[in-house]
Formats: sequence, C-alpha cells, structure tokens
Amino acid sequence: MVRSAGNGAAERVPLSRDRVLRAAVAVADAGGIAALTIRSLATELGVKPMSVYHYVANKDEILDGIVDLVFGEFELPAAGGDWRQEMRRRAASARRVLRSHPWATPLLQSRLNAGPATLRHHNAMLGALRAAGFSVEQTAHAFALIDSYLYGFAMSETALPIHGPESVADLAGSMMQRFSAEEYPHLVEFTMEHIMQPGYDFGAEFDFGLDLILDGLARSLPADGAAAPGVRPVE
Amino acid sequence: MVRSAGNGAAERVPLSRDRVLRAAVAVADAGGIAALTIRSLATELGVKPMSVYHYVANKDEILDGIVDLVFGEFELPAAGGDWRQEMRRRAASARRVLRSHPWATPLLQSRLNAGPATLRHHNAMLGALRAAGFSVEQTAHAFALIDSYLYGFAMSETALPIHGPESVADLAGSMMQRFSAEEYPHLVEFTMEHIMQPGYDFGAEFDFGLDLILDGLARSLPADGAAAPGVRPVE
DNA sequence: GCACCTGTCGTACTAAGTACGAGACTGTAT
DNA sequence: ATACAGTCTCGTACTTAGTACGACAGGTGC
Repeated sequence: MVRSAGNGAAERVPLSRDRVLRAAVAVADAGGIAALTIRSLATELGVKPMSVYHYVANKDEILDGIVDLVFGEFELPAAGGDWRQEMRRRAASARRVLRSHPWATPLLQSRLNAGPATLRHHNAMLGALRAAGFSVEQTAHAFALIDSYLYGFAMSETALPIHGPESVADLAGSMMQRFSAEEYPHLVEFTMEHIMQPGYDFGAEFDFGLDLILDGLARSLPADGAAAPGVRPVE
Repeated sequence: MVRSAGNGAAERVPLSRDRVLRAAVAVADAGGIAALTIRSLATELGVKPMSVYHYVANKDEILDGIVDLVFGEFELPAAGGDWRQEMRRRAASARRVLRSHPWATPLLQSRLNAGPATLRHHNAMLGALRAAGFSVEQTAHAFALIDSYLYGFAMSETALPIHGPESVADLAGSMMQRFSAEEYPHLVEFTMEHIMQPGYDFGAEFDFGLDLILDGLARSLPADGAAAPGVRPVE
C-alpha cells in the first residue's frame, strides 16, 4: 500500500481533530444528522473509517464537538451598551446559525458536555444581563426565558420541511385534505386565513415574541422608565 | 394458543397497533429513546421482532405514533372561560407529560406527520385563543410564542441529567472544576450564587416566563383592562 | 541500521432495521 | 369434518453502522 500520491505539499493535509469536526458539520449540513456516520465522515475526509478514531474517542464525542462548533458561530452579546439591542443581535445571529445547520437545534439542548465555545457563550449572556442591571436571580429568569424561546422557536422553524413562504403554503394545502373542517374548525380557519395567505412567513413571528419578552423583562428593571420589580403599572 | 372470540381466555392479548405503540412508550420511558429498537420492543411485547411489522410499516411510523400518544396526554385548553388560566393549565399539564417522557420533547418538534391527537390539540389551542378575542394574526403570534417557550423550556428541563434540586447542584459543582473563574467569571458567579444555593429548582423558572408572556399578550387584547394594541400604559 | 512512535487502515464482530417468504392459526363454506 | 383463505407470527438472512484489535508504513532519534 503506497500512499505517495505526490511530493507537493499542497494536497496532503494531515487529519486533525478540528478537520474531523468540520467535516462532520459539512456532512450533516449536506444530508442531515442521520447522514453523519463514521463511514460517511471518513469518505468526506478521504480516509478510511477507522482513521477517524485516532482523533475522537467515539461518535458521541463528535456530536459534542460539532455542538461546540455551532455555539462558536453565535455572536456574543456585549456587556454594557443597550442590553436589549445586544440580546436582539445575539438572538438574530443564533437564529441565522441554527437555520444554516438545521440538524443542530435538537442536538444543542440534548448534549450535556459543554465545550469551551459553549461556556464562553453562556458566560457572555450572563455578563450582558448582569451589566444591564439584573440581579443574579433576575438574570436566571431572563436567561431561561430568552433561551427557551429562542431554541423553541428555532426548533419549530427548522422542523418545517422546506423554508420559504410558498412551500409552507403548499404543505398546509396538502395537509388540509387530511383533516375535515368539521373535526378541526379552528385549524382550518387558521390555515386558510393565515398560513395560506400570500407572503406568509413563519420566521417573521420571531421578532414579535422576542420584543414582547424583552419589554417584559425591562419592566422588572428598576431604572428603565418602568415601575419597581414586582409591581406592574396597571392591573 | 387458542384465541376464541367472545368468551373466556383473557390471557393471550393479541397484538395491535395500539399495543405496539404503548409498549414503545414504555420501552422509551424505561431506557430512553435510544433503547427503543424493534428488537427491544418485540421483547417487551413478548413476540419476535418481525411480528411488529404487521402493525407498523417501519420504525419511523412508530416514532410518529408515540408522538401522537404523547400529545394525547396533554390537557386541552377550553374555549371560553379565563383564557390565561386555560393556557396555564394546559402548559402545566404539557410540562408534566414531557417530564414523564423525557425522550419526547425533541421528538415532538422533529416529526412532521401529525396524528389525530396532535391535530386535536392544535385545534383546541387555536380555538381557545380565538375565543379569548385574539384576531387570527394575534393568535398566530400568541401560539408561536407560547409554544416556542413551552417546548424550549421543556427541552432544557428534560436535558438536565437528573431531576431534583441537589443533583443539579452536584453537577454544577463538578462542572465548576472544569472552568476557571478567570475565563468564565459570570458563569462562576451564577453557579455559586444561584445554582448551588439550597433549594434551587430550575423548573420554578417556568411560571415566571409564562406569566410574563401571558401578561404581554393580554396587553394586546382590547378589552382586558389594558390599553389598546400597540400602546402600553406606562412609558 | 534499529527500536520506536504516530498515524492509517484491514479485518471482523456486534447491534439494529427490515425484505422475503414459510408456517401456524382461525373462521367460513362445503 | 374438511378444505380453503385470510390473518398473524416468526425464521432466515441481507445491509448498514459503530468500533475493538492489531498490522503496517513512514518518520525520528540513537
């Protein structure tokens, strides 16, 4: 077995943990997470399956690794400055990243072993909220609320079969044939009057919810033109 | 072995699609979704693997089926009555169900073929919101917001390794050793001053977020003691 | 030249999904 | 009863995937 294949330095890039993980992301991007197998990964890398195991212990470690790569793509919120704007910027970037890696959202929350990029991200979120004036406890509330919404929305969004307005309408139309108007009247109404309307875009719902959440959180901040924590202006 | 129709012999329950799906839920509950294989399912049912295929076309159909079973466990919100209370009741029930089937949350959103219980549930949600006075468009906002939050939160919650206060604190403690206070100062602060405090319970965050969201949505309702849509009482 | 380390790979075992078709069982018509 | 036909169950076996084990090649220091 001769592996000469050239004396030029250009082509033979040695394997590395980083190359393995990046190739894994590429395979998952191309064919979904189910298409990511040790064998498909090896093919992508131009090596044989067992070579991969020199850089990762097992497939789970690959999954943990690509989750951290994805977190690494999120823009970090800055501490200081307009905290709402920082939250919006980071959320928009996260949503963009998760849309470009549709397989990632379920993985993000199901993996436990946080990598360095993940820790950096969480740390930046906490720092930005604390700098905005939230107490530790309020920060816990805010973090849980914002990220639950973000990941939950990203899940719904990436679970949609194809993206783009018209494909959703098509899907809705074909689903409509399966359920009758008598059994599910509100579903029918909703589909006809909303989803199948021209220009419908589920992704557009995101900003409404995020702004509502940020407004609500702002109300619990003492010095933001709103009432004191725990007291709402009108009841 | 005799299966006479009509009298006696209650022992040999014949297989059925329903029994197959319920057994699948039981296997997943006991060992996680990864433990659900055609073979483990057959063992649970006391039959051989290939017998299962008489009732389902393939494993994907089993996954779709158990998702619909889970949706069937959600309490449906009633149309009319106090809509916020209905939303709270249904959300609490959903959270309870998802905690009792920790494997379910990622599945719920990743499966496309909605079953009858799923459609009934969505229909009830839409109906309750419409009856509360939300327009079709506002209903879309509300539904997307509430459910993104609900599923996102459920994901975080069930991704936690073990439930109960002290186990989380233990985990946090062991994770603390992996990252230094210089690199992740806010993560350290947060862990020390919040997560590791006695009585910490992540699940308790849920109500804060849900109430904030429902309050925000109530503000967009004309006749609810709040201002007109788009105008907040205090700024 | 030699022992040695490192990275790559050949072989092979195990687990899992499932196609194919045989065989067993049950109710029904003769 | 007997034979048939439909329904259900299962034995066998093929395919894909994860990965343990150890061989082998090329480079490195002595």
